[in-house]
Amino acid sequence: MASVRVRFAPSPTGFVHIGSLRTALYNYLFARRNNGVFVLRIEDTDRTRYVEGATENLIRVLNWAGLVPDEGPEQEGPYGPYFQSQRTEIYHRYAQELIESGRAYYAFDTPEELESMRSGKLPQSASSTRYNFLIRDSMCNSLSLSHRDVERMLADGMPYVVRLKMPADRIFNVEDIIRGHVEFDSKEIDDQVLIKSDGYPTYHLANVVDDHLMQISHVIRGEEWLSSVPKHLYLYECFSWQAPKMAHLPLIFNPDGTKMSKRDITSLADLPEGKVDPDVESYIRAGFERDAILNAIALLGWNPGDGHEQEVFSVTELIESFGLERVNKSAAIFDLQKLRWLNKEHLGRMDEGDLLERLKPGLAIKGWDRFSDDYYTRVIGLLKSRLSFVNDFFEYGAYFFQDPSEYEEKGLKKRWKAQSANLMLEFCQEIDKLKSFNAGAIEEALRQVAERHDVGGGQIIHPVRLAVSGFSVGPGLFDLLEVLGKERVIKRLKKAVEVIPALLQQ
RNA sequence: GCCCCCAUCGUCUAGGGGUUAGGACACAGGAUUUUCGAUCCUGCAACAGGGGUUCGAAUCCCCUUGGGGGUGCCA
Repeated sequence: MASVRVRFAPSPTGFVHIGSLRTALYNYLFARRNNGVFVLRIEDTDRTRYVEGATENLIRVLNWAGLVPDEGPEQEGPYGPYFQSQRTEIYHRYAQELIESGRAYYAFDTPEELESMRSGKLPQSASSTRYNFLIRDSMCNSLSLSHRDVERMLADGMPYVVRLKMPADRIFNVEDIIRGHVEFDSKEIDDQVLIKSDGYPTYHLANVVDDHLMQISHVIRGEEWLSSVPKHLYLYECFSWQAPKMAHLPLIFNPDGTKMSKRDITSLADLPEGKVDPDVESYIRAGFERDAILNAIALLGWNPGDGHEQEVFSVTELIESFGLERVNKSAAIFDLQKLRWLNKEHLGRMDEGDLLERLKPGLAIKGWDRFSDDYYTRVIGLLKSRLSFVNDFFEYGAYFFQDPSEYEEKGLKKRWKAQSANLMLEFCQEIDKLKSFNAGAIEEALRQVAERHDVGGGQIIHPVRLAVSGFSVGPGLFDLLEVLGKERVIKRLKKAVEVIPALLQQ
């Protein structure tokens, strides 16, 4: 089997689109699954849209996602440079070859003339509104002009582009891995510009030349490229090169079915109804886990199928089960709810030590960094299944690091009864006597007090939770108390008995 | 306009001639007499429409409708 080499070939526009990340992910997964090579190539041939820092940003996001290329701007590779803007001589060489063999030609038409042609205003252009076989002879190019005129115009430095001379009577057959057989009639295809007047190539020329030179075996990219495949196929043919296999991925949409587009918002909550943010970094900033994001987008258009109903995947598991054959044809809507759920699942499954590492910066900021790793681990054990986001830890678990400063009002009203204070005090006395302050012993003590007063356990459990944590919800009480430790529990219970009745008076 | 792609619960999807059309998110209800945002259980909910082909179509074919992409000296 020929070796697998795939590429992710984004143009640096300033931010990484969620759809681009998925394309990168699928390329990466495919490469890893097939012991192949994952190449990153920067398609920066549009100088008019150059965005400062966009490439650095792109690479940073890819690295964050763990989709680290085997070859690319940051990795040595035998097929560089990996910036198309640094490969212009190469493209010119191949464009020249096409011109010499009569498959491409110089064109001198001005933007204004092209616009007139497209709008059908040019007198001689009634036959077509696109630059193709019907009209090329009446335009200003090396096909319609005399050889001498062309030489002179070139010598005079007249701006020109190089266009591909698309044959009029061909059917191009595409065998797409995802879509199957697709046919295109060359009559529908115009004479694509290959080299722009600024000397840079268009995507079409550059991607064919580079994919060939870089020995790309499979082109995995978005569906928006499907209709330009015949142009690419024709170029491969002109050069007598073998075209790589192709797989065109379905698009990803907003919840309302519209295209995802960048807008200026400061948080995901500010998104207009039915919209979602296309910028990957927004999700990173919002606190989503890398694995959850990757898991979510992997599932947009792909599934393990056939009896496999797994939803939560690590990247390793994705690599093991990924295959292009199971990629869907139809576009998918990006679902924030599912992302949230996946984030929670990933957090819940995370190793406690790993979670602690994620938490450490936040703990430091909060000033809660003077506890032992063992203590943190126990707290994480109690809390991790309840976290939707890492940062929920600091809210849900605050009382493990500092005394509660207030008590949840609704909980107080519901749970704190007239006899609560007395029960608390008696419970204090009981646990004070305990030699081993563990969940089992604590529960036994509490049940005893409840029995003595002929009340249900809940009559003590709920007020204690409130007193000790300030919250009406949380982990199982006895585990919680054990982790907190006798001293702090008693201190907080006593304080609550003093403070709460007054609060309830108000 | 023209070309191309797509079409199963609200969403992501399984299923590719015979299924009570399965799962997941979301939503709703219940359980857990230790709460809940945790956990478990249950429920709600779909084959876009019309023609064929066939003993039998969600599945195959055609048309319509709807959605999307392309039609650039953008990628």
